[in-house]
Amino acid sequence: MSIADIKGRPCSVAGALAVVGDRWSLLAVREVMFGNHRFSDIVRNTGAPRDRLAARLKVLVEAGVLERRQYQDSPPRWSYHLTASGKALSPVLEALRQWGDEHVVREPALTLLHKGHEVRGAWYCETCGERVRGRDLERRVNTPGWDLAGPVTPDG
Amino acid sequence: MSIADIKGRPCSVAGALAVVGDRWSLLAVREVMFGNHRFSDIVRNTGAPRDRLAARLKVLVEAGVLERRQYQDSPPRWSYHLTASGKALSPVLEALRQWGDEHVVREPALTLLHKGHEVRGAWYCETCGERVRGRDLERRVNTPGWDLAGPVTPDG
DNA sequence: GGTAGTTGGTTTGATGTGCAAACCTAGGTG
DNA sequence: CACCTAGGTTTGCACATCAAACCAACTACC
Repeated sequence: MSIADIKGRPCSVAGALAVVGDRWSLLAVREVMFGNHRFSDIVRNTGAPRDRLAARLKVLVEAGVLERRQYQDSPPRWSYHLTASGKALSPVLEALRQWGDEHVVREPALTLLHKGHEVRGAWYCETCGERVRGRDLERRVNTPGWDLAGPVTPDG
Repeated sequence: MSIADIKGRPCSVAGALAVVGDRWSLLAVREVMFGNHRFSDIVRNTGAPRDRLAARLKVLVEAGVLERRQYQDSPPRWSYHLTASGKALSPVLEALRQWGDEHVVREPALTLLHKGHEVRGAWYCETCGERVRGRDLERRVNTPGWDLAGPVTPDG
């Protein structure tokens, strides 16, 4: 995918959402991450309609998020596995899970344990080692013709 | 929103996606986070159709993610602002941006500066201070009738 | 050896959602 | 008086989504 295909502001968030920004993709990735690799399991655990899930899995395989492996010859059967790109979605799911726990659903349905204790993740800057807070952030727009406010008009 | 409204696995990720898991919501939140508070600005910068955006903004206001403020009396004009819940979506957007930069769009369209230097965020555990890695994580399902593999059948 | 079940989908037909473009309201501007 | 701005809503059409049925190629049971 090229940055030119993005409508509106050229932005990696929009690019990411073009791949996984629909109703079922991230839930499918969640299930594969949980170890459920087969079509019927993913259908049952996400609640997605079978045709929708089939279509989304195809897109995710084409986008390199999932990999389809044949695990049986006759009749042919396939299972779905995470690629490196799919595994890299883990922070996205974790951020969504944490936000959902705190702002949508009251009681957490899943507890994440990190080496035995409950994890509450925080975003840290690897360069300086400090916790990243909103007020310390500054955004620099690298695409010509745009700034934070929107498209720059030539006669601006 | 209650956990019972979720189809498929009861999970905060699904709850979060029920609120912001559509094509435009997160892009709208991104724009408000960038300081673009007005309807036309959000329309232009996201590329969303006006009616879709109007509908999504209404949902986001009802869900407590955005707040609608009147900034002018006649004619009445409103602007959109982040609530605490909306501000808490920042890690979700950051995770998506980083994944998009690394796995979808090659050249980052936006650079995030943290106190002057470029930030590459990493997820750390606040309890033990260590970086959270996938292999150190364990998941515990708290909802009765479900485990990682799916719904638990009574007959084992 | 016939019937039912499993698995990984595809097809079907009704319904819902998404889209671009036009329109509306209420005022301001030249 | 015509046009512009801002924040939407309406319209008409296309496409996506859904649940349920169907299908193909096996396997298991009786």
